Amino acid sequence: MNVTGHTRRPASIRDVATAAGVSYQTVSRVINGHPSVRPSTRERVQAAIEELGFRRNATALALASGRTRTVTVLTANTTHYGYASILQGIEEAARAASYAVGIGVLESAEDAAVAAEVQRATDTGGGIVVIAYDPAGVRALGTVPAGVPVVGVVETPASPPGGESPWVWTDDREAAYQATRHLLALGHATVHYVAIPSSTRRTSARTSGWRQALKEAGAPEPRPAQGGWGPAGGHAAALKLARDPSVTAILCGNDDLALGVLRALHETGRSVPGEVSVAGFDDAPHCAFLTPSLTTVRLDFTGLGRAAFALLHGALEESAPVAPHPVSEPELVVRESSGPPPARA
Amino acid sequence: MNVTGHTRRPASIRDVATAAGVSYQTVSRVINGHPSVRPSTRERVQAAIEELGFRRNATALALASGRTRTVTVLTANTTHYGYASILQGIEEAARAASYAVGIGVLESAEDAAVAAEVQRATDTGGGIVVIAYDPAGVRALGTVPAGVPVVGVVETPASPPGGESPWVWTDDREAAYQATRHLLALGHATVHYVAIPSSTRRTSARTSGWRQALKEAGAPEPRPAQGGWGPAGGHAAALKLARDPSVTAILCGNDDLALGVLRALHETGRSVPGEVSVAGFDDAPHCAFLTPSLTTVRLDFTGLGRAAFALLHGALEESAPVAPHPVSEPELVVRESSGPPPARA
DNA sequence: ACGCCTTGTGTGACCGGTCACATTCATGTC
DNA sequence: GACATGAATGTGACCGGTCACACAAGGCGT
Repeated sequence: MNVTGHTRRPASIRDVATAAGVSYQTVSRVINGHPSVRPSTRERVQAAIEELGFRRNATALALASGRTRTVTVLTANTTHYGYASILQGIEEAARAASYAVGIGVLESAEDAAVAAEVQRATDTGGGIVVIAYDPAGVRALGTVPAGVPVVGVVETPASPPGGESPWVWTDDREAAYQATRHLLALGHATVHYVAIPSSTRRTSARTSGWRQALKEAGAPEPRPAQGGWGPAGGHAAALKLARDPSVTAILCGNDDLALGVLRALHETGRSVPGEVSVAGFDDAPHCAFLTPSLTTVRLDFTGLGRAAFALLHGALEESAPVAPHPVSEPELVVRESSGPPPARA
Repeated sequence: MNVTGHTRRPASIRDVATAAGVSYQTVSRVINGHPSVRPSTRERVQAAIEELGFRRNATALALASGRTRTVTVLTANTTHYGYASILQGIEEAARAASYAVGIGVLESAEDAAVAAEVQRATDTGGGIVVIAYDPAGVRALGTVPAGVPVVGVVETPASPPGGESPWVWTDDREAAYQATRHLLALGHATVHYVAIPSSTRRTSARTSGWRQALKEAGAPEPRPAQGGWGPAGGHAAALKLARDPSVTAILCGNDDLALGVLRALHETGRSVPGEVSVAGFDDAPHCAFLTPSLTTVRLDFTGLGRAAFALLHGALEESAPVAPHPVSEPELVVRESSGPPPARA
C-alpha cells in the first residue's frame, strides 16, 4: 500500500511496463489473462501493478476495443415502485457482469425530447434498456436506430412475438385473470376495472385478462375507468364508481391506484371489504400495511429487470450467459381488502 | 436525411473533413464553435456533418480531453421514496447540463463491497454523488479517494461545517422540531419517536430537533424506538408503544414507518387521531391518500438532488453555474392523523 | 543440422477525438 | 515596400488502451 499524497496522473500500462522492465503489450497480456506469458514475467508485472496501484482506464478500453460494457436505462420515471424495482433488477445483474449502468429520464413524451435522450444513450456506445410502459417509453423504443442493441421492458404483447424478440414482460394477462377470478369466486356479480394508461392505443393485456375472466363467468363487462398512474387518479375514478350501489368489486391497474380507490370509498362511507372489495397489482411493500391491507397480484419486477439485462448481455457478447434469470409468475396475494359481497346485492 | 441501410461505422471527424475538403482540425473547430473559422468554411463543414449524420464520439472525447461529463450516483437503495427522488433531482439537473448519469447500488455495507463499488465509480473519471443516509453510504463517502470530485447527500450535520463543504442536506432538525411542536401544541403531554436508523453512531438531527422541542415545552423525553426503514419496522415498534396507554402522539422517522405505525395502532384497536396522533417525514405521494391521511413534513428531495449536482458541477468545471437550485425549507403538512389527545389523559 | 511449429515478447498502427504549434495569407503601419 | 500582426487553416503528437503482425528462442521431427 503506497500512499500517494496529492493527486497525480494515475499509472498507465506504459508506466507499469517500464517499472516491470517489459513492454506495454506484455502488461496488456497480463491484465487480460493471456496464456502465453512466462510465469516469472507475469509475477513481476503483477507486482508492478500492485506497486503503482494501476487500474485499467475504462474510457481508453472502451475507445480502443469498441466494447463499452455499459447499459443505459431509459425510463419515464424513477420513483414509482414498478419502475424503480425494474431499475434495481437491471443494476443488480449489470453489477454482477461488471457493466456500468447509466440512466436517462424521459421527462416528456414529445418526439424531440425523446429523440434527444435516445441519442444521448446511443452515444455511449453501450446497450440500452427501455422501460416502455408508457407513451414516452414506447416512443423511445421505436426511436432507437437499428443496429443498437436494445431491450424493451414492455406490456404483455397481444400475440407472442415469434422467435427471439428483444422484449421482456410479465404475464399481465394472467395476473389480471387471476385477480378477477378471485373476486368473482367470492361471489361478486361482476368486477369493475380502474385502468392504468395503456402505453399504446391497443387494449392492454391487463384489460384483456380481466375481460376473459368476466366472459368465462358470464359476468357483465362494465366499461373500464381510466385512472392514470397515481393515487389521485384512482381516487377520482372511484368517487364516480362509489355512487353506483351495484359496484361491489374494483380491480385497480396498480397498487397506487388502489390506494386512491380505498380512500375514495372511505370518504363516501363505503366499507372495504364489507360493501366493496378492492384489488391491485404489483404488491408494493406498503400494501400489506394499509388499512385494510390490500389484496394484490405480486409481479416480479426485479426479476424482470435482471432478465432484461441478461437478454441485452447476450446480444452484446458472444460469451452469452445463457439461460437468464427467469421471471417469476404473477402470484395472487389475498389480504383484507377483498371479501364476499354484501348479503343482499 | 440519408438512410444508411445496414449498420456501419459511424462517421468520424476525419470522414467529415474529407467530405468537406478541410482538415480534421477545422472540423473540430466547427463543432466546438471556435471563432476563427471562415463562415463559408463553417457552412461547408456543417453541411458535411449533416450529410454524414456525424455525432461526436463521447468516449473519444472523454479520453482525449480528460473531461468525462459524467456523474455517478452511489446509493444503497433506489426504491425508497426519498432516495428515488434525490436520484431524480440529480438526473434532471445533470440532463440540463448534458451530463450522463451513472448509478451504483451499495448492496452491502461491507467494506470490500463498498470499496469495489467506489472503485468502479471513480474509474469512469467523472464526479460522484453519494447518498449517505445509511452506513453503506457513509462508508462509501469515506472511501472515495482524495482528488475525486464528490458530493455527499447527508443527514444534517451536528455542527455546520465551515466554508465550502462538499455536502448537501435538508434541515432535518428544523423539520423534526416543527412536527414535534405541532403535536405538542395540540395538547399532547409528550411525543414518542420511532426513529429511522442513523447513518452514524451520533445522534441524528431529527432526534435532536425532536428533543429540543420537548425540552422547550418542558415535556418528558421518552426513549426513541428504533424502527428501521420500512413499514415492518414501524409496525413492530408501534406494537410495543400501543401497550402503553400514556402514549398519545408518535413521530415517525419517515412516512413508511408511519404507515406501519398506523397499521399497528389499528390492529391494537387504538384510533387515530382520536386516541393517538401520528406524524411522519418526507410527504411521499401516498400520504394524502392513507386512511387517516398522514400529517407529515415535506422535504424537498428533488431540490436536494439538483443542489447536489450543482455543487458537483461547480467543482468539475470552471464555468460554474453559480447560485445552484435552492433547497426548499421543510414544510409541515397537517392532515387527519394528528389531533388533540383524548379528553382525559 | 535443417526447417517448422510453438511460446514468449516487442513494435507500430489505430480508436476518435483534443492540444500545442507551424504555416499561409491578407491586412495595417511606418 | 518591408515587417509585424492576426485570422484561417493544417500538421504532428497525445490520451491509454487494443489489435495485427514481426521476431527471437526453444523443442521436435527427419
